[in-house]
Amino acid sequence: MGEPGNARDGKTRKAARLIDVARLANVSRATAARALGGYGVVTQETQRKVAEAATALDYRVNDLARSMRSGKTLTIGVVVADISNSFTLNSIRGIIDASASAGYQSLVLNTDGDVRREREAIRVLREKRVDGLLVVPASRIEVDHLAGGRGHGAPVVLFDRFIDDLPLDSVITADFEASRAAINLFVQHGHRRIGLLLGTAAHHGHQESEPHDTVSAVRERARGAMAGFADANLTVNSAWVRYAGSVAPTALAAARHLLAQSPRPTAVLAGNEEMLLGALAAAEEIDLTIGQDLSLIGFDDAPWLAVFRPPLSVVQRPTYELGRQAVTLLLSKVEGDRRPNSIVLPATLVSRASVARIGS
Amino acid sequence: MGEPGNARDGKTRKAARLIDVARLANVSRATAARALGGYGVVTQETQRKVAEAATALDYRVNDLARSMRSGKTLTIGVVVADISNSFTLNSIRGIIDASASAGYQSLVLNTDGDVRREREAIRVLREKRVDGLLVVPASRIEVDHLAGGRGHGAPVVLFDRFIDDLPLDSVITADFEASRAAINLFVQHGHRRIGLLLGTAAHHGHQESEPHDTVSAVRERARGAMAGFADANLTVNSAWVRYAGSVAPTALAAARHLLAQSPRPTAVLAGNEEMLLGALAAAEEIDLTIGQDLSLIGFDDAPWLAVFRPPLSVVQRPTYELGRQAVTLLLSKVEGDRRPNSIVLPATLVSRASVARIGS
DNA sequence: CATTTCAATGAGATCGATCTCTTTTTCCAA
DNA sequence: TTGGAAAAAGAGATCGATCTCATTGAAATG
Repeated sequence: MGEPGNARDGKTRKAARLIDVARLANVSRATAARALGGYGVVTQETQRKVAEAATALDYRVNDLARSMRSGKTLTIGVVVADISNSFTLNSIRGIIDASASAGYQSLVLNTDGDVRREREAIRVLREKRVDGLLVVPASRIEVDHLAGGRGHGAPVVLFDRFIDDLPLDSVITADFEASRAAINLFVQHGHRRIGLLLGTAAHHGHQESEPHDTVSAVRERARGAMAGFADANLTVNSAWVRYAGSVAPTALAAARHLLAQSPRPTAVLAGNEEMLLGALAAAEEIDLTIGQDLSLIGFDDAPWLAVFRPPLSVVQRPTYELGRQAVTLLLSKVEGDRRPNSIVLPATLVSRASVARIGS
Repeated sequence: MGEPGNARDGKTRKAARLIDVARLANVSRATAARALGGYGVVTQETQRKVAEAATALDYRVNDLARSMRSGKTLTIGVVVADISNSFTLNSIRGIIDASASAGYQSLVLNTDGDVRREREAIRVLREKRVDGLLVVPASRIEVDHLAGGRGHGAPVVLFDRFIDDLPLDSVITADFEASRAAINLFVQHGHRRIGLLLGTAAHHGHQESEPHDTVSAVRERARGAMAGFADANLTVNSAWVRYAGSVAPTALAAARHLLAQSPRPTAVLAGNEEMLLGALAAAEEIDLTIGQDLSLIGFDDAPWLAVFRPPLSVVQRPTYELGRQAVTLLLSKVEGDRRPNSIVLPATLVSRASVARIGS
């Protein structure tokens, strides 16, 4: 007597379980499960009784128990490097919409580009027994945690980045081509001193040489730019190339450094939203007018670009669609497809007023 | 024989369970659990054996089973109305950091301000047996799903919005005061024709009267503005007040409408990031110069505001801190604290060049 | 040496839903 | 009225970790 927690009175007691519903409806657990789950055969009458009992008790299935029994969680894990930027946000919308319409939940975790947090995130998601993983890997070196390990077979699909020598499918955009096209545009407008502002992981510093552990997306953009330079027979001035951690102060510092060179580049390709903001801030500081003293191209459209003047040229990537396709691919893996299959979507260069024609 | 899935060979078989570790280490499940869980008493020797076995088998605990047994998931659910805006993003960072350091995971779901999606999100999270819920409610009318219902006692804390007559704790900012201060600033600069652009749920339309189901944050901002008008003995011109769904096209349409009035307001308070972008776009269309022809104040700082010219005045809210405090409050509820406790953090009006002084 | 006292470990129950395999019931035909 | 098939429902096992409550064994004490 006095034992707390028994479900006698209707007040704030323990949550009703299937067995409580079954008792109230005067049937067995199995029958109650059939009635609620909509499988097997049940009388209309039984169906009604069970449904009534469930309503009366405010029964909600315990997803933990169900997943444990079924071995499926109907959940995918999404591990992104930077949840703040427009690219990721739109991709996530695509991911969530696509997985929801396939009956899957998405759990999104953010790593800020930190491999340790990524490893931790993947561990947690695996412990939660997600059915599949979509990962924007923070490193191309430390990748051991991506391979599932014995029996932890939840398939992994890489998002926006690929890793050489690792047999994982990926869904990416054509960064090389996009970057090359951006450089070509600069060249067509007469630019010959072109700077590169490339955002890398969120370390706090910037440098001129490619960091040893540079993710594919950035590397491809760098290589695409180099190809663009080669197209125009330009030699690369390494003082005009800057790799910087993707946080506002670092981006700003790198941009300042770039614009303090002499001679100063007349055009800058910014590798992501942070770098673009850094370039704009640095240019403002030394009174350079965008689209006049300095030409700019960024990566990825963002809402604020609609009101920024002058309008900025950007590489537009199919973010939402990228997310959708990644989910489709991942779920095919979840359902057992073993064929390797990577997807590359094209990017579009949108030319706006931020690229000026300069004297011949 | 030939049965698939038995864990004999070391290849890609089933994931190791506790019992597999126990067998390999020649101990019972109970002992293995003690050794791995770090509770109870175990010999150094046993500890070593078990640890070795676990490593050898690449054992990972099954969180589903653990949570089921323990009744705790060490997870909180976060249901936000719009994951895209800077306010939410920063808040989420605060929420994630605070909950992580308390040993909790955060599951973030987005509703886009749609009550149906909110209801669904909360249902899913409750089925996943989260220990607590942080919700930015989309409606102040449809709130039945917020109350846990019999035994589904995961506590709920409201975030950024409160609901009258519902005994739920909330963590909000002083929107009334902030809004009033914004109007006061306009008035001090000589403005007497002041427009209001208030963002509501994501329906597609805009109107001059307050929608019946307006969330507290918006309502408080409206009332704060009214108080500001009263402070200056201004009567409200309802043609200068616009409630609009928080999606780009609607925001733009509402802003256009507002600026098409005759006489046209000389100053506009934009209730969120979308409305601010809408106002900027509409002003641009009819060649109004911000900080000259039109004064503007927005809500919440965003990264792009650092490079936008002229610098825009905004109400700055302590987003990250708001998230942290919400988690602290929620976790105290999770651990059984029953005392009602709501938190209001102050907002700061940051005055920048977008507010012009106009002739007396 | 017998007995007490811990330290260390093991056996088995438990969490809640589902699923396989009976068992019971129903209904129709011979 | 009885056999038999089909329909409906029930019993019990299962998923994997944890926790309570024995039980074992060894050291310590008289």
